[in-house]
Amino acid sequence: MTTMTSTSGDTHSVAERRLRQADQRYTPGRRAIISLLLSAGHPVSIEDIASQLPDLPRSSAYRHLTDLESAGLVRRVAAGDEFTRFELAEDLTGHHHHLVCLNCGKVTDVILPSGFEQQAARAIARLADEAGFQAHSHRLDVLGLCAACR
Amino acid sequence: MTTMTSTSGDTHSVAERRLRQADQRYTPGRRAIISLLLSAGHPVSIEDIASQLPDLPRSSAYRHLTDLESAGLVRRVAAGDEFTRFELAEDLTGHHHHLVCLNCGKVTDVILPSGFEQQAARAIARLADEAGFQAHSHRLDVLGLCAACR
DNA sequence: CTACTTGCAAATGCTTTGCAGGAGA
DNA sequence: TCTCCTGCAAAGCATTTGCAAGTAG
Repeated sequence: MTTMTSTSGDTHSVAERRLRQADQRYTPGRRAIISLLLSAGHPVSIEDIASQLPDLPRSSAYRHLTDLESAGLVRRVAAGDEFTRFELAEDLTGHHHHLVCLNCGKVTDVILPSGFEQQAARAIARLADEAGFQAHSHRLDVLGLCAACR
Repeated sequence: MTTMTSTSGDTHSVAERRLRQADQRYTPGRRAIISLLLSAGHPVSIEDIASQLPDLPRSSAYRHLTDLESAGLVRRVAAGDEFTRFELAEDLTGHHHHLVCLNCGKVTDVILPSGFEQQAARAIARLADEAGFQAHSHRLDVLGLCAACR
Protein backbone atom coordinates (compact mmCIF):
# COMPACT_ATOMS: atom_id res chain seq x y z
CA MET A 1 0.00 0.00 0.00
CA THR A 2 2.03 2.90 -1.21
CA THR A 3 -0.56 5.61 -1.62
CA MET A 4 -1.44 6.34 1.94
CA THR A 5 -1.59 9.64 3.71
CA SER A 6 2.06 9.41 4.65
CA THR A 7 1.15 9.18 8.31
CA SER A 8 0.20 5.56 7.81
CA GLY A 9 3.79 4.52 7.49
CA ASP A 10 4.64 6.37 10.66
CA THR A 11 1.68 5.26 12.68
CA HIS A 12 3.39 2.16 13.96
CA SER A 13 6.41 4.05 15.14
CA VAL A 14 4.21 6.64 16.79
CA ALA A 15 2.37 3.83 18.48
CA GLU A 16 5.56 2.25 19.70
CA ARG A 17 6.82 5.56 20.99
CA ARG A 18 3.67 6.44 22.88
CA LEU A 19 3.39 3.01 24.40
CA ARG A 20 6.96 3.17 25.57
CA GLN A 21 6.25 6.43 27.29
CA ALA A 22 3.82 4.43 29.38
CA ASP A 23 6.29 1.59 29.88
CA GLN A 24 4.39 -0.61 27.55
CA ARG A 25 5.40 -2.68 24.58
CA TYR A 26 4.18 -2.64 21.04
CA THR A 27 3.35 -6.30 20.84
CA PRO A 28 1.97 -8.24 17.87
CA GLY A 29 -1.55 -8.18 19.26
CA ARG A 30 -1.50 -4.42 19.68
CA ARG A 31 0.08 -3.94 16.32
CA ALA A 32 -2.59 -6.09 14.71
CA ILE A 33 -5.29 -3.87 16.17
CA ILE A 34 -3.60 -0.67 15.06
CA SER A 35 -3.17 -2.13 11.58
CA LEU A 36 -6.79 -3.10 11.47
CA LEU A 37 -7.94 0.36 12.53
CA LEU A 38 -5.57 1.86 10.03
CA SER A 39 -6.86 -0.14 7.10
CA ALA A 40 -10.51 0.07 8.13
CA GLY A 41 -10.55 3.83 7.84
CA HIS A 42 -13.66 4.05 10.00
CA PRO A 43 -14.69 3.04 13.53
CA VAL A 44 -14.80 -0.70 14.12
CA SER A 45 -16.61 -2.76 16.71
CA ILE A 46 -15.29 -5.54 18.88
CA GLU A 47 -17.19 -7.88 16.63
CA ASP A 48 -15.28 -6.58 13.64
CA ILE A 49 -12.02 -7.04 15.45
CA ALA A 50 -12.92 -10.52 16.64
CA SER A 51 -13.92 -11.67 13.17
CA GLN A 52 -10.89 -10.19 11.47
CA LEU A 53 -8.43 -11.29 14.13
CA PRO A 54 -9.83 -14.74 15.03
CA ASP A 55 -6.79 -15.70 17.04
CA LEU A 56 -6.98 -12.69 19.29
CA PRO A 57 -9.11 -13.43 22.35
CA ARG A 58 -11.72 -10.84 23.09
CA SER A 59 -10.38 -10.23 26.53
CA SER A 60 -7.03 -9.35 25.00
CA ALA A 61 -8.67 -7.17 22.41
CA TYR A 62 -10.50 -5.27 25.12
CA ARG A 63 -7.36 -4.96 27.16
CA HIS A 64 -5.36 -3.76 24.20
CA LEU A 65 -7.95 -1.21 23.26
CA THR A 66 -7.97 0.11 26.80
CA ASP A 67 -4.19 0.32 26.81
CA LEU A 68 -4.06 1.94 23.40
CA GLU A 69 -6.66 4.42 24.51
CA SER A 70 -4.65 5.29 27.59
CA ALA A 71 -1.61 5.82 25.40
CA GLY A 72 -3.61 8.27 23.30
CA LEU A 73 -3.59 6.08 20.22
CA VAL A 74 -7.20 4.99 20.11
CA ARG A 75 -10.51 6.64 20.80
CA ARG A 76 -13.81 5.11 21.80
CA VAL A 77 -16.74 6.06 19.62
CA ALA A 78 -20.32 5.83 20.80
CA ALA A 79 -22.26 5.10 17.64
CA GLY A 80 -25.47 5.68 19.51
CA ASP A 81 -26.82 2.24 18.82
CA GLU A 82 -24.92 0.65 21.66
CA PHE A 83 -22.10 -1.05 19.92
CA THR A 84 -18.91 0.46 21.20
CA ARG A 85 -16.60 1.17 18.34
CA PHE A 86 -12.98 2.20 18.18
CA GLU A 87 -10.95 4.36 15.86
CA LEU A 88 -7.45 5.79 15.77
CA ALA A 89 -6.92 8.93 17.81
CA GLU A 90 -7.72 12.07 15.94
CA ASP A 91 -4.15 13.32 15.83
CA LEU A 92 -3.32 10.24 13.80
CA THR A 93 -6.18 10.52 11.37
CA GLY A 94 -7.05 14.17 11.25
CA HIS A 95 -10.25 15.80 12.44
CA HIS A 96 -13.33 14.22 10.94
CA HIS A 97 -16.94 13.35 11.59
CA HIS A 98 -19.24 10.40 11.11
CA LEU A 99 -22.19 9.34 9.05
CA VAL A 100 -23.98 6.84 11.24
CA CYS A 101 -26.50 4.47 9.70
CA LEU A 102 -29.44 4.01 12.04
CA ASN A 103 -30.33 0.75 10.38
CA CYS A 104 -27.15 -1.27 10.07
CA GLY A 105 -24.89 0.71 12.38
CA LYS A 106 -22.27 1.33 9.74
CA VAL A 107 -20.12 4.35 10.44
CA THR A 108 -18.39 6.30 7.70
CA ASP A 109 -15.76 8.97 8.18
CA VAL A 110 -16.31 12.33 6.53
CA ILE A 111 -14.47 15.62 6.52
CA LEU A 112 -16.34 18.89 6.60
CA PRO A 113 -15.17 22.03 4.79
CA SER A 114 -12.55 23.85 6.83
CA GLY A 115 -14.58 27.04 6.61
CA PHE A 116 -17.40 25.26 8.34
CA GLU A 117 -15.12 23.85 10.99
CA GLN A 118 -13.78 27.27 11.71
CA GLN A 119 -17.19 28.76 12.17
CA ALA A 120 -18.16 25.79 14.31
CA ALA A 121 -15.09 26.32 16.47
CA ARG A 122 -16.01 29.95 16.95
CA ALA A 123 -19.63 29.26 17.81
CA ILE A 124 -18.63 26.51 20.20
CA ALA A 125 -15.93 28.56 21.87
CA ARG A 126 -18.33 31.38 22.57
CA LEU A 127 -21.05 29.13 23.88
CA ALA A 128 -18.73 27.10 26.07
CA ASP A 129 -17.30 30.28 27.44
CA GLU A 130 -20.70 31.59 28.43
CA ALA A 131 -21.37 28.37 30.28
CA GLY A 132 -18.04 28.37 32.08
CA PHE A 133 -17.27 25.21 30.17
CA GLN A 134 -13.75 24.38 29.04
CA ALA A 135 -14.13 22.87 25.58
CA HIS A 136 -11.57 20.26 24.53
CA SER A 137 -13.07 18.91 21.36
CA HIS A 138 -16.33 18.31 19.63
CA ARG A 139 -18.00 15.55 17.74
CA LEU A 140 -20.54 15.95 15.03
CA ASP A 141 -22.35 12.86 13.86
CA VAL A 142 -24.90 12.72 11.10
CA LEU A 143 -27.60 10.14 11.69
CA GLY A 144 -29.56 8.61 8.87
CA LEU A 145 -29.53 5.74 6.42
CA CYS A 146 -26.51 4.62 4.46
CA ALA A 147 -26.61 4.01 0.72
CA ALA A 148 -27.27 0.32 1.25
CA CYS A 149 -30.10 0.78 3.75
CA ARG A 150 -31.97 3.77 2.38
CA MET B 1 -35.77 34.81 26.54
CA THR B 2 -38.21 32.60 28.33
CA THR B 3 -36.95 29.22 27.28
CA MET B 4 -40.37 27.65 27.73
CA THR B 5 -41.24 26.57 24.25
CA SER B 6 -44.86 26.48 25.30
CA THR B 7 -44.87 22.76 24.64
CA SER B 8 -44.06 22.06 28.26
CA GLY B 9 -47.67 22.40 29.29
CA ASP B 10 -48.79 20.19 26.46
CA THR B 11 -46.13 17.56 26.82
CA HIS B 12 -48.27 15.27 28.90
CA SER B 13 -51.12 15.33 26.46
CA VAL B 14 -48.74 14.72 23.59
CA ALA B 15 -47.32 11.81 25.53
CA GLU B 16 -50.75 10.37 26.15
CA ARG B 17 -51.68 10.74 22.52
CA ARG B 18 -48.56 9.11 21.16
CA LEU B 19 -48.77 6.23 23.58
CA ARG B 20 -52.36 5.61 22.64
CA GLN B 21 -51.37 5.39 19.03
CA ALA B 22 -49.32 2.41 20.12
CA ASP B 23 -52.14 0.99 22.26
CA GLN B 24 -50.35 1.96 25.39
CA ARG B 25 -51.41 3.86 28.47
CA TYR B 26 -49.98 6.92 30.07
CA THR B 27 -49.58 5.47 33.51
CA PRO B 28 -48.26 7.17 36.64
CA GLY B 29 -44.84 5.57 36.27
CA ARG B 30 -44.49 6.80 32.71
CA ARG B 31 -45.81 10.19 33.61
CA ALA B 32 -43.31 10.44 36.45
CA ILE B 33 -40.46 9.80 34.03
CA ILE B 34 -41.73 12.34 31.52
CA SER B 35 -42.11 14.88 34.30
CA LEU B 36 -38.62 14.20 35.50
CA LEU B 37 -37.15 14.61 32.03
CA LEU B 38 -39.20 17.74 31.59
CA SER B 39 -37.98 19.38 34.76
CA ALA B 40 -34.40 18.18 34.41
CA GLY B 41 -33.92 20.06 31.18
CA HIS B 42 -30.94 17.91 30.27
CA PRO B 43 -30.21 14.22 29.70
CA VAL B 44 -30.56 12.07 32.80
CA SER B 45 -29.12 8.68 33.65
CA ILE B 46 -30.86 5.66 35.10
CA GLU B 47 -29.12 6.51 38.33
CA ASP B 48 -30.70 9.93 38.32
CA ILE B 49 -34.09 8.42 37.70
CA ALA B 50 -33.65 5.78 40.36
CA SER B 51 -32.61 8.30 42.97
CA GLN B 52 -35.34 10.76 42.17
CA LEU B 53 -38.05 8.14 41.83
CA PRO B 54 -37.12 5.74 44.62
CA ASP B 55 -40.36 3.81 44.38
CA LEU B 56 -39.95 3.07 40.72
CA PRO B 57 -38.09 -0.21 40.22
CA ARG B 58 -35.26 -0.03 37.74
CA SER B 59 -36.72 -2.73 35.62
CA SER B 60 -39.85 -0.65 35.23
CA ALA B 61 -37.81 2.45 34.52
CA TYR B 62 -35.95 0.64 31.78
CA ARG B 63 -39.15 -0.74 30.38
CA HIS B 64 -40.84 2.63 30.43
CA LEU B 65 -37.94 4.30 28.74
CA THR B 66 -37.97 1.70 26.03
CA ASP B 67 -41.69 2.16 25.54
CA LEU B 68 -41.44 5.92 25.56
CA GLU B 69 -38.64 5.72 23.07
CA SER B 70 -40.72 3.53 20.77
CA ALA B 71 -43.54 6.04 21.05
CA GLY B 72 -41.17 8.76 19.91
CA LEU B 73 -41.25 10.61 23.21
CA VAL B 74 -37.79 9.87 24.51
CA ARG B 75 -34.36 9.63 22.99
CA ARG B 76 -31.31 7.76 24.17
CA VAL B 77 -28.18 9.85 24.49
CA ALA B 78 -24.71 8.34 24.43
CA ALA B 79 -22.67 10.67 26.61
CA GLY B 80 -19.52 8.92 25.47
CA ASP B 81 -18.50 7.96 28.97
CA GLU B 82 -20.72 4.90 28.97
CA PHE B 83 -23.64 5.99 31.08
CA THR B 84 -26.74 5.80 28.97
CA ARG B 85 -28.79 8.90 29.40
CA PHE B 86 -32.26 9.84 28.29
CA GLU B 87 -33.91 13.05 27.22
CA LEU B 88 -37.21 14.09 25.71
CA ALA B 89 -37.49 13.67 21.96
CA GLU B 90 -36.25 16.64 20.04
CA ASP B 91 -39.65 17.63 18.69
CA LEU B 92 -40.70 18.18 22.29
CA THR B 93 -37.70 20.21 23.34
CA GLY B 94 -36.44 21.84 20.19
CA HIS B 95 -33.14 21.21 18.47
CA HIS B 96 -30.16 21.53 20.78
CA HIS B 97 -26.72 20.20 21.52
CA HIS B 98 -24.74 19.09 24.53
CA LEU B 99 -21.79 20.16 26.60
CA VAL B 100 -20.43 16.91 27.99
CA CYS B 101 -18.09 16.99 30.97
CA LEU B 102 -15.38 14.39 30.54
CA ASN B 103 -14.75 14.36 34.25
CA CYS B 104 -18.11 14.09 35.97
CA GLY B 105 -20.28 13.14 33.02
CA LYS B 106 -22.64 16.07 33.46
CA VAL B 107 -24.48 16.97 30.29
CA THR B 108 -25.82 20.46 29.65
CA ASP B 109 -28.16 21.46 26.86
CA VAL B 110 -27.15 24.34 24.64
CA ILE B 111 -28.59 26.01 21.59
CA LEU B 112 -26.38 27.18 18.78
CA PRO B 113 -27.07 30.30 16.71
CA SER B 114 -29.60 29.57 13.99
CA GLY B 115 -27.23 30.95 11.40
CA PHE B 116 -24.75 28.32 12.38
CA GLU B 117 -27.34 25.59 12.31
CA GLN B 118 -28.32 26.60 8.83
CA GLN B 119 -24.81 26.48 7.55
CA ALA B 120 -24.33 23.15 9.28
CA ALA B 121 -27.46 21.79 7.66
CA ARG B 122 -26.18 22.88 4.25
CA ALA B 123 -22.72 21.41 4.73
CA ILE B 124 -24.20 18.18 6.02
CA ALA B 125 -26.77 17.89 3.27
CA ARG B 126 -24.13 18.24 0.61
CA LEU B 127 -21.77 15.77 2.21
CA ALA B 128 -24.44 13.20 2.89
CA ASP B 129 -25.61 13.52 -0.65
CA GLU B 130 -22.19 12.84 -2.04
CA ALA B 131 -21.98 9.71 0.06
CA GLY B 132 -25.42 8.47 -0.96
CA PHE B 133 -26.39 8.87 2.66
CA GLN B 134 -29.89 9.90 3.67
CA ALA B 135 -29.44 12.28 6.60
CA HIS B 136 -32.18 12.35 9.21
CA SER B 137 -30.61 14.43 11.93
CA HIS B 138 -27.32 15.34 13.45
CA ARG B 139 -25.83 15.60 16.87
CA LEU B 140 -23.09 17.92 17.92
CA ASP B 141 -21.56 17.40 21.31
CA VAL B 142 -18.86 19.52 22.86
CA LEU B 143 -16.51 17.57 25.10
CA GLY B 144 -14.56 19.22 27.85
CA LEU B 145 -14.74 20.16 31.51
CA CYS B 146 -17.72 21.74 33.18
CA ALA B 147 -17.43 24.78 35.40
CA ALA B 148 -17.22 22.65 38.51
CA CYS B 149 -14.53 20.31 37.17
CA ARG B 150 -12.26 22.62 35.22
C1' DC C 1 15.84 -11.50 36.66
C1' DT C 2 12.09 -8.16 36.55
C1' DA C 3 8.22 -6.16 34.46
C1' DC C 4 4.96 -6.20 31.08
C1' DT C 5 1.68 -9.51 28.33
C1' DT C 6 -1.85 -12.71 27.58
C1' DG C 7 -5.32 -16.52 27.84
C1' DC C 8 -8.73 -18.61 30.22
C1' DA C 9 -12.16 -18.65 33.29
C1' DA C 10 -14.74 -16.27 36.68
C1' DA C 11 -16.73 -12.14 38.03
C1' DT C 12 -19.05 -7.63 37.04
C1' DG C 13 -22.59 -4.58 36.22
C1' DC C 14 -25.97 -2.66 33.31
C1' DT C 15 -30.04 -3.98 30.92
C1' DT C 16 -33.58 -7.19 29.50
C1' DT C 17 -37.11 -10.65 30.22
C1' DG C 18 -40.37 -14.49 32.10
C1' DC C 19 -44.09 -14.75 34.96
C1' DA C 20 -47.91 -13.92 37.77
C1' DG C 21 -50.66 -10.67 40.00
C1' DG C 22 -52.90 -5.81 39.16
C1' DA C 23 -55.36 -2.32 36.99
C1' DG C 24 -57.49 0.43 33.33
C1' DA C 25 -61.23 0.46 29.56
C1' DT D 1 -63.25 -9.57 30.32
C1' DC D 2 -59.43 -8.52 27.68
C1' DT D 3 -55.28 -6.18 27.27
C1' DC D 4 -51.78 -3.65 29.01
C1' DC D 5 -48.82 -2.64 33.13
C1' DT D 6 -45.61 -3.84 36.98
C1' DG D 7 -42.58 -5.97 40.36
C1' DC D 8 -39.57 -9.39 41.46
C1' DA D 9 -36.36 -12.56 40.51
C1' DA D 10 -33.73 -14.75 37.03
C1' DA D 11 -31.36 -14.38 32.80
C1' DG D 12 -28.41 -12.06 29.27
C1' DC D 13 -24.49 -9.89 27.53
C1' DA D 14 -20.75 -6.93 26.71
C1' DT D 15 -16.85 -5.81 29.29
C1' DT D 16 -13.52 -6.33 33.05
C1' DT D 17 -10.39 -8.73 36.05
C1' DG D 18 -7.68 -12.45 38.91
C1' DC D 19 -4.26 -15.54 38.17
C1' DA D 20 -0.58 -18.03 36.43
C1' DA D 21 2.28 -18.96 32.61
C1' DG D 22 4.81 -16.67 28.74
C1' DT D 23 8.14 -13.43 26.94
C1' DA D 24 10.76 -9.18 25.90
C1' DG D 25 14.85 -6.67 27.58
